[in-house]
Amino acid sequence: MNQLADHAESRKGRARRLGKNGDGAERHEAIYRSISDAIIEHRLRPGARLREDALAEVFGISRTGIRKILQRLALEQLVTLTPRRGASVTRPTADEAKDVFDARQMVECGLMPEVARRITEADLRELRDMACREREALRTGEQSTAIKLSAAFHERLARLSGNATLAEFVGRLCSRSSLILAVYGSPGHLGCESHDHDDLIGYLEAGNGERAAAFMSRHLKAIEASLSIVEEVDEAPDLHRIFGH
Amino acid sequence: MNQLADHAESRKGRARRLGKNGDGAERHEAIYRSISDAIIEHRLRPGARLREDALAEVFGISRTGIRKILQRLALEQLVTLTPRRGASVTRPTADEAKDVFDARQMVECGLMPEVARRITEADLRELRDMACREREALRTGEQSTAIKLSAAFHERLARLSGNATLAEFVGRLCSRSSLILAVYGSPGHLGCESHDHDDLIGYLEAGNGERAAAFMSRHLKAIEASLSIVEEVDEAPDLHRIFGH
DNA sequence: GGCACCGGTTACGTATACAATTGAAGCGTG
DNA sequence: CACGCTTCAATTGTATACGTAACCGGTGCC
Repeated sequence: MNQLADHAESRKGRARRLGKNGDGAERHEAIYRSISDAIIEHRLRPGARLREDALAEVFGISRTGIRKILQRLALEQLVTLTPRRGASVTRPTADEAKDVFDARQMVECGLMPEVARRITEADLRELRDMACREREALRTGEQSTAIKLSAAFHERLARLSGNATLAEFVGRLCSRSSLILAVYGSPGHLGCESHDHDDLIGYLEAGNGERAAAFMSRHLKAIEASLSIVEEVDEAPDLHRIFGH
Repeated sequence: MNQLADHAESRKGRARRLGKNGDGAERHEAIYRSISDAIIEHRLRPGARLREDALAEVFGISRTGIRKILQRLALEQLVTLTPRRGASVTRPTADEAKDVFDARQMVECGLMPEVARRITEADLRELRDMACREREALRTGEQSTAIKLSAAFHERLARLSGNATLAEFVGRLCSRSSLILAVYGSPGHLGCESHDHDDLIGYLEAGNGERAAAFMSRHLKAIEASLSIVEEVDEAPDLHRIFGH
């Protein structure tokens, strides 16, 4: 529950009198990113409760602002808002996991031809840089960083298609994928193989959208296949199944 | 601005003491639907301002609840939240319109094969009923109803794929499409041709997913082509361009 | 006569206070 | 000894109050 403690940085001092420096909106955005990152990087595990009071104190704003942020996270399905129980990090079901990966399959693969058509030298450089940093993070064992970079890579790729709506959608799917990995992923193995992204960049550089799409399809299938989807039965749910009824 | 008046129904009486009958959450949902419907049905036109006080009074809840709802609408891009200026119905740009229809092209067409595979007799009956009601609304000149039914038809179709994530995405795209039609649509002609949906149902009934997808593609292209996308220049933006700067 | 400055007013942003509901522990009873 | 009831604490839901920034008049000056 104190996994957010690293963000306290004694902000309570300035919290008392806020609003004179017009950083209101940016501050909210920063807090949103903090929580979002913490979830995506698995520093907040699925099921973790997010009490409004605690968050409000940690970030030095009142519950009003926190509620706004939690609501936004809920709409992106990163947190679950149970009516009188508060917020907690979403624990995706097996069905949701399948839906998310099916959706990624359709959208990300469908986007590759357009991306291959529009990609520039500068884009390629940036992608290579991201892939490189991701490999580095993997090598040095910085799991959190690697996870975030991987999601960022996929989103960046989608954004190169020029379609902001679909890019944003892919971004959300990637965030949710990170949650899915947290629940169903085998420990140690975290989704994207280290060299996969580099290979993908190669196809895009060659302008071969079809090959890129096919590779992306295999890539996503591989991630999904690496999941061990075993819906753990929580609280004696078999009573109904066991006794006829 | 009083386009919401039909929903007042003198609720102020019970507003004073709320919370004893536990309709809090459902009430919020109802208000959300009211506003959402009003936008989708073009009873609230793009650009219309949505003042928090006014909405709060009309629906008999405090601004707190209204803000929550407006925020949700903003995340679905039905309303635009300008920092110190309040909320207004989103006026989609030409670029957004293109993005939305490209996204629909990819997702809705891509979903057709799976829908054709899973569709049941009951589903077909329901779809036919919806298409019928839509035709009827068109015939009797009830534009608002027709628009909403058309969007509902497309979303329902997507939901038959079994992928909740993609279905929800399609739903949002349809809502935004409705906004786009409000801005760029030619008056009188409102998107889907009256018999198109019936034809589509025919292909699905035959289990021909490929044909259905091809037809959906033409259908969406036809809608997009019917738009008159002329980005009106709003506030003297050409001064810089006109005088060599 | 037009432009710029400037108060008043309106409406949003934030915090805080209160009400209501849920969860769990404690107690009593069958 | 176990089950159910009651009470209490914790936490969210809602409303309201206050501060502050943005619009819109008027007024004075150039």
